[in-house]
Amino acid sequence: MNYWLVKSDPDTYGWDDLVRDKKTFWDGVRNYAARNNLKEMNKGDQVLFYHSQTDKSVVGLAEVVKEAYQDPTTDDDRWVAVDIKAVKPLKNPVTLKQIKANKMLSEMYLVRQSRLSVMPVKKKEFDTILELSGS
DNA sequence: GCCAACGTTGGC
DNA sequence: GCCAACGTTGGC
Repeated sequence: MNYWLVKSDPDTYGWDDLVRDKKTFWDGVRNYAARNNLKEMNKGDQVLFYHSQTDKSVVGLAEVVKEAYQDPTTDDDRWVAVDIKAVKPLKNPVTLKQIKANKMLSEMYLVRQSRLSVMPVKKKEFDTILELSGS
């Protein structure tokens, strides 16, 4: 079991959209580092859903339901998509501020390389975030 | 709205 | 293959 964090601009596609759709395909990644992470995802992996820009918080928990396949939005075979489904919202969103303030989470990619849109999360970090959310 | 960080592109 | 220029992202 692996843990991940995906980032989305809520104005483009946010947690509420995922809940409404039940599941979605995570496409449009055009960055090699993020793409490599997508390829590493396995069915059943847990995914933290983070809102960038306006919210800057982890708002929900999702799960990988289909592993990497050719991104349907392009013919270019360099890019892949995965399917994720909404599991549950976090009781309290965990803000970037909280994450930065937490010693356990200071090594996260989210803090160190803020532009990466798909990143691995350690189990310890994953658990810490859920703890902070009060779930 | 600004700016820093960083990835990508293209000329050499 | 290197590096400058440029575009995009995201935090503030």
